[in-house]
Amino acid sequence: MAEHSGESPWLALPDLERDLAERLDQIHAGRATTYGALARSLGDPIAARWVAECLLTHAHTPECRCHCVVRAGGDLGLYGEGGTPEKVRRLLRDGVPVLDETVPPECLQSEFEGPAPLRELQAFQGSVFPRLDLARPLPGEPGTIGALDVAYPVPGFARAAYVLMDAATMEPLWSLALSVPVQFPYITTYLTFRELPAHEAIWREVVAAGRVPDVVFVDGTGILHPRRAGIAATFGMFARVPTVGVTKSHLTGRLAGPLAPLVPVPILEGDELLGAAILPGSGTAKPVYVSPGNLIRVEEATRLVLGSFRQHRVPEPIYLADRLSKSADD
DNA sequence: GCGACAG
DNA sequence: ATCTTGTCGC
Repeated sequence: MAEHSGESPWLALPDLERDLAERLDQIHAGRATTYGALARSLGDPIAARWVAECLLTHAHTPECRCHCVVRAGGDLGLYGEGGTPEKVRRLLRDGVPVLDETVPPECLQSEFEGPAPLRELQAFQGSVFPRLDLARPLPGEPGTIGALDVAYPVPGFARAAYVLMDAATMEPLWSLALSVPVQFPYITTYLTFRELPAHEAIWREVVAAGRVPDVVFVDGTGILHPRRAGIAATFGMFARVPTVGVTKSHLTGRLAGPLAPLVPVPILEGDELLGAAILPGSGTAKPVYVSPGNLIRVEEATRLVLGSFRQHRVPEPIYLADRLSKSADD
């Protein structure tokens, strides 16, 4: 298969691990810092968990100073090879006091120099919503619905799956799966940057094959996002196709009322209508969360999802795309 | 101790 | 998302 090296990608992604490594080198002698301080320095304290996970599992040299990063308040937190005892040994060796498995708060450094990539990504997210069209009705009742999902069956690779469905019968018409290298970690509210490259790669194939649907369901949020820039919104902006975001768990906003099977409950933030929660007809206590991505109205997005449930907890197109993304076949 | 933040 | 033993319900 020919590759797409000539195409310019939708997004340019920062190298978070490199920027984090540069911060580690700035920790002063005899001092330590916190996962949150490093995350804040990279542009968003919400990335503290990623900082912790990254430093726990990364391949590090003997000179690496990741042992100088602890929890807020001074609790040591986890450490890779050698565990907590090794973390204590290294801290003491570097002149950082450790009392009762705690670093005194006055020894914690909070200022760092360098780029704040997550702040730039937030700025990009802020530019998405003004470019969406959420007032336009669909040109007609959709004849086909497509669904996109991504799984990670092989470490280091994102496997995207696309399923094209007949909207009236919910029968699959065509499908495709492909893998691309992972370029960005999972950080909540930044999912787009992890998964959009795989969506982009498979979408180019979908377009080339003439299998573009009338509406795309995306496993992720649309405008149901703190900056109104979930992956369904961002994908819909770039692909210029109507998109609906569908998730299995709650990200933001509050439900306007109680849940009942197949009765959409509006999700609001202030007085802004962002989407709906829907309990499937068959059983389950957990709803799915729906929001428009681009080129569709909240009401229409909700209605389409409502009509696409079959025997599963999630809408049938999402179920099939999820299954294909995790399957072994190519 | 509780709440919690898509995948 | 992935990992992962036992457990529960149809």
